[in-house]
Amino acid sequence: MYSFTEENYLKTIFYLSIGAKEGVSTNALADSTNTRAASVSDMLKRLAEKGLINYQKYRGVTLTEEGERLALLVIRKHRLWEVFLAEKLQFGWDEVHVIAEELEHIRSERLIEKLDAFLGYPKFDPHGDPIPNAAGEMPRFIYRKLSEIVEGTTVVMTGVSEHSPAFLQHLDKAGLTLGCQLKVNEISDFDKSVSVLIDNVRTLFVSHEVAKNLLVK
Amino acid sequence: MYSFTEENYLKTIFYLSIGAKEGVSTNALADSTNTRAASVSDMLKRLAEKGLINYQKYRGVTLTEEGERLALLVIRKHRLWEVFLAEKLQFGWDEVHVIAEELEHIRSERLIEKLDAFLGYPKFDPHGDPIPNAAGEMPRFIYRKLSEIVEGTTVVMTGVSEHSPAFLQHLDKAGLTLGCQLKVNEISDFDKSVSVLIDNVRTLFVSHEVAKNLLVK
DNA sequence: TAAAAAATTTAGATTAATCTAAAAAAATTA
DNA sequence: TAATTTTTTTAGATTAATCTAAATTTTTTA
Ligand SMILES: [Mn+2]
Ligand SMILES: [Mn+2]
Ligand SMILES: [Mn+2]
Ligand SMILES: [Mn+2]
Repeated sequence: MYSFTEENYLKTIFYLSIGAKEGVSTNALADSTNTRAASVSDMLKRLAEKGLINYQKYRGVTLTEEGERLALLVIRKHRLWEVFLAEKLQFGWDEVHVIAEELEHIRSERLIEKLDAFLGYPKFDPHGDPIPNAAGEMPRFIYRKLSEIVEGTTVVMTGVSEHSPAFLQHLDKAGLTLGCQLKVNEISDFDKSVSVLIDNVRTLFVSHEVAKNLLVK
Repeated sequence: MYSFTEENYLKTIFYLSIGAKEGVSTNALADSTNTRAASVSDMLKRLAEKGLINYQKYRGVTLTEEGERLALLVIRKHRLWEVFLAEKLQFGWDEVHVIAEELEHIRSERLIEKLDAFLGYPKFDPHGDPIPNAAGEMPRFIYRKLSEIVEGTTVVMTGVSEHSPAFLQHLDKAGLTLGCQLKVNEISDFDKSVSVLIDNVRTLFVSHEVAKNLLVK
């Protein structure tokens, strides 16, 4: 059994590793976990001893196979609880993350498998992120950002790359929800803002800042 | 915010206080929490400083009003989660307790109020125990034990005073569930076992040991 | 490439929660 | 009531997770 803290480190290392070719740095971890570099160094020693990370002093870390499996199981729990909170308890997608941060550490395999069944084996969480399976495997979808779509193209909103409540609430106000159809009418030369036709009904201007964080396919 | 450990102490003091006229003893707490008396002494000092218990050295403890309110809020969460596990996830009543021991510490008032609504504001948990309200108030029902019912009387099974999986599984095998009607046919002079007519259909012999732990009204 | 800057680790503390062993207080018994 | 036993508290350690300050290593810059 691993502590909440250890589980959180694994998860953080997993996320910081995405798309990185080097190991994750001590400072990056200190930032993400709101601790000091010295505390991170300490913890890395312990995680390395337990065989969950590959660690050489001053070099940065990567997860071992076992470490990644565990990280993905925590992420699985996190995302399944987010689905539960959003679909069954009617929480907004801007509210589910903080609560799931606690629920993800509940240790019962049976619980999570039954929850999965109760939710109808969802494949994605409320933010469009894929849910790893019980073996700790997760499909990797490669979506484009709305900001990269050329004029005239029609796409579907499949996810967000920014999960802050402020951003999600902004999308709520704009009426942008997962699954909606977006036709890119025009991209402004001036500020790169995007004029999109939503579900063939109404037109909306989306700032470049927002467009960068909208994932589409 | 209180730690899991502190919350567990409050809950344990609450349970050990029921029906006691003296304060709860250090040793009783050490037994219930699987720690040593020295550790309990330590913790009691801290809880007293925080105004959650009334504590004088060598005297034993009682909860303050605030301590009792907090204990009941933890119990509220525990019991609501038990209902969720049993009713929504199809866990047996012998399985829900251990999982609820973890879930009861999730800190989100909104979560628990939404869970309550989702479950249809249940008044009792899967073991027949009443669920405290959001203010930390709990109705106290006084039920009798099946072992105290006189021959010829018909009663309804409303709860259990023993919550071990072994006991609950035993009741499952015997087909004894909450709400079933029990007519006491005869009490054996020899071993105090009770012959009961269940739901007017079949007769069952219940040992005194079991009868003592069945609550009825 | 040597000096300066940045990143990382080590040293030494701190805090919550626990422990064992010893001391002290309360309760029981003779 | 005095001696004995039981209960409880204190003293002093330990462990996980954290911190600040200092030392060390790596990276960048001049
Ligand atoms: Mn999340
Ligand atoms: Mn999510
Ligand atoms: Mn329970
Ligand atoms: Mn219960």
